[in-house]
Amino acid sequence: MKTKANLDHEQEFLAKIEGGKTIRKYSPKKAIFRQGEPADSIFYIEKGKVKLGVVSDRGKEAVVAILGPGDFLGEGCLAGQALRMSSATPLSDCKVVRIDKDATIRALRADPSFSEAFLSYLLIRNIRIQEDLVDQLFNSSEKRLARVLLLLANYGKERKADLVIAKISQETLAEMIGTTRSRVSHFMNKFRKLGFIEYNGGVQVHSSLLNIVLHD
Amino acid sequence: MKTKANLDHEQEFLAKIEGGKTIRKYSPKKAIFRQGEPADSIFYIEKGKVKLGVVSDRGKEAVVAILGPGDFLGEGCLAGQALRMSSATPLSDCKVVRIDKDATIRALRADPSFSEAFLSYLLIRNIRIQEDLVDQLFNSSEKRLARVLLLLANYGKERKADLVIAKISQETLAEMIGTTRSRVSHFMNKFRKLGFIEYNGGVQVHSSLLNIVLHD
DNA sequence: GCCGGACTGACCACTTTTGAACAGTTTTCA
DNA sequence: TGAAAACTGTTCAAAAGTGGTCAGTCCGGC
Repeated sequence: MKTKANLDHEQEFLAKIEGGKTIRKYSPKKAIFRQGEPADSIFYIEKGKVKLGVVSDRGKEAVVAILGPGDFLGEGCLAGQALRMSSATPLSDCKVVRIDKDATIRALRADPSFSEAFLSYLLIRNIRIQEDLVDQLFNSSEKRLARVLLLLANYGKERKADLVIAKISQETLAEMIGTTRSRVSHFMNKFRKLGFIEYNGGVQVHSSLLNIVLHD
Repeated sequence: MKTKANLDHEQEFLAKIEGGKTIRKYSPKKAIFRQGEPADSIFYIEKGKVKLGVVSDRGKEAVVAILGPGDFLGEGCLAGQALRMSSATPLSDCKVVRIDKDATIRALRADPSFSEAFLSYLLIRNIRIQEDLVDQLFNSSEKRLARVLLLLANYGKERKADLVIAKISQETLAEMIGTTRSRVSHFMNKFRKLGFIEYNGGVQVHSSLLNIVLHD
């Protein structure tokens, strides 16, 4: 449950952190960090969307998450990971705060309300990843595609019927749900024919797409 | 990195918690909690292995994790989840500590070293689930099976060449990697013929099984 | 010792998914 | 603006996975 108030709250903690903190801007494609690089800092997203991806040894890519304002990146290093496990690539213009690992640890100790908020963030993220895993274990690629489209459209947060998704390639969608691009293309057209989504500029998702996720 | 020292450490925190704490023992199959029940407590495993499973609306089951001593169960409620998202079923005789949600929150606030340890636990768990997700996105069921076998055998912790896995049915394995039992049966026999595993009592995993995970 | 239940190995018809191709379209940017 | 690059829609044979069945085996309890 990430409310506006919540967000302001977190940024307030950021303000308290002194030293080891820099504000950075990125344009799409300019990696924030790359898989395999040394990991000695975390990032907090203030603006924009970021894709977290992993490349397998055989060149295949998987998208682990799409993160936005209020989310953290690279927390793994706090658990002792010396190297980045994934690459973080902006999907739009981004403003992020980079915080040194040491500064983060200090802040977590010094500011109980920060550590509480961070802990709550981790719990929520945990739940989300676990849902993704369950989705992957249960559902066909068609349903998984329907699900990510709904999630990307923020279904559930805003109750507005139809929502437009920021530009995202079929390739990326395929990497998110673990299938091939031709498959995504196929289902996108099926959804379009059934009137569940529309293309005009971006992708417009109708709430009727839920039918795919819910029913067999 | 869960060392023995680390474990003792956490139990020390447990001792500090007063009120809202009960010690419980479970035998296999007697659920610790079930999906859909109200969630108002967390559990800490002192002894035994626990299977965390989710049932889909159409009766299919997926195993999200196998947890052991030092792990927590049901933390989701701390993030505001009112109901259990999964069922926790012991795989062996278990000794767990049940801690009320409120008592946990109090302890997290009162004892900085507890909150630090819990945070670090969450980070590690996060990483593990994410790895599971990536595995699922990348690999064929054959590789996924090889991977869970190695993980169940604690490969990486102990450097011993061959390790025996506690009894686990092919059904459960199938639920863990999201495939069918007949598929698991097929690969288990393939692995056996290739000398990567052996049956004697339990399953004995040779480190050579890594070949399956690594190479194509 | 023998029964019943749970687990396993094997099989197979059927479905889904892959991977690679290719032509058409849109975007990018020099 | 025009050429290159990136993206999309489609196709198709081959590969992987499904879901079901069936006979055999292991094991604990009566």
